[in-house]
Amino acid sequence: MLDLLCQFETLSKSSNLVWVNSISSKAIMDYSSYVDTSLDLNCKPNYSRDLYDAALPPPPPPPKKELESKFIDFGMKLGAKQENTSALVEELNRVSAENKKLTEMLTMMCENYNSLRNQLAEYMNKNPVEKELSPSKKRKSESSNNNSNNIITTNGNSESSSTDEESCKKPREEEPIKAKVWKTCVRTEATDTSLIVKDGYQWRKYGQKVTRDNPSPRAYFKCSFAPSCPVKKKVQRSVDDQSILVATYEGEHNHPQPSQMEATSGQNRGMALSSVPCSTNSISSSVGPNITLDFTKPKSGNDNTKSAKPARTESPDVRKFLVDQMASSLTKDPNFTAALAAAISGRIYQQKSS
DNA sequence: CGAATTTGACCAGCGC
DNA sequence: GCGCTGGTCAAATTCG
Repeated sequence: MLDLLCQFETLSKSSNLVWVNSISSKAIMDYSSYVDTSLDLNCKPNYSRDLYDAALPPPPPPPKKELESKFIDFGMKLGAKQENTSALVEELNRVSAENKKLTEMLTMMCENYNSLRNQLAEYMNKNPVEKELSPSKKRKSESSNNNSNNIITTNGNSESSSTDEESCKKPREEEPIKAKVWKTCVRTEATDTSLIVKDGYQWRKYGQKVTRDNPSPRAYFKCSFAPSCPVKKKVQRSVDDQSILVATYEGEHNHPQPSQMEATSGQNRGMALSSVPCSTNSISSSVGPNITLDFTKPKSGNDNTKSAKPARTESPDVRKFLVDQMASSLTKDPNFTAALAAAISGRIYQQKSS
C-alpha cells in the first residue's frame, strides 16, 4: 500500500502530502481541498524541467492593459507609436495563446491527479487493511495512530476508527461527535527534528508528549484562529520511518487559509512561501526567488468538494482568481518589472535599429 | 515587549 | 481504588 502511495505521490508531482487515510471515497474527496496544487514559479530564467514547463503559469493577462498603456507611452516617447503598438499587441496575442495552452495543460494535469486520487480511494475501499490490535494495548487508538501503515477501514467511516482517542477526551467541548479526523504523512529530511507540517494554516503549539508506543515526541497544535476555529492536529514521527511525519487533524477549519487571505487582500508578496506544503526534497531548491501560488480554495461549507473540484481548474471565476494572484505576484516583484522593462526596451531598440 | 514555544503539572479515561 | 496513559493547561522561557 505504501508503494502505491509513493507512486501516487510521485504522480501527483506538485503535492508532497500523502493521504493515507483509508476511508470512504467521500472523505477522500473532502481531502482534495487540502492537496497542494500550488505552482512553484521559479523566476529564474534557466528552468528547463518538464514539470516546470507544464506548471509554468500563464503570463499575467490582467496587467495587459496596464502594460499596453505603458508600452504605448514608451513608444510615443520614442516616436514609433504605431509600429511598437502593433508589435506589442502581436506579442500579447502570442503570449495569450501560450497562456491558454499552458492553462489547458494545467487543467489536464489536475484532472489526471484527481483521477489517480479516485483510483486510490477505490483501491482502498476494495482492499481494506484490517489492523489487528494487540490485546495488550490499553489504548487501541494509539496503537493504530502511531503506525505509519495506519490504514484502517471500518465500514468506510474513518471517524469511528481513528477517533478512538477522541472518545478518550473530555466531553467538555461541544464539538460534534463526528468531527472530521484524518491523517497525512509528510516526508521530511531525516535530520529535520522539527515537528512542523506545513499545510497552509497557522498553528499554535500547546503541548508535546512522548507516548508509549513511539520514542519520538508527539506535538499538539491548535489552529491559531482558536477558539473560533476548533481544529487541532497532532504531529509525530512514524515509528517505522523517522523521516515521515504523521499529522492527525481533528475538525474542520471554518476560515480560509491565512495564506489565501493574504493573497486576496493583496499582501501576497512572497506569499505562502512558508505556509504551503512544500516538499523538502523539492525541485525548487535552486537558489533564487520562488513564487509559490496557493491555489487551494477556502473550505466554504462542507462536503461540496466533489462539485467544487472541477471548478477549481475550469470555472472562469477560479481562473480569474488564479490569474489575479499570478498577476499580483508578478507585478509586485521588482525583479520581474525590471526584467520586463529591460526586455521591452531591448525589443524596441531592436526594432528601431532594424 | 508581545507573541510563540517549551515543559512540568494536572486531569480524565481505561484496564486491572 | 489505583496506576498507567494520552491530552490539556499554564507558568516559564525563548524569540523576533
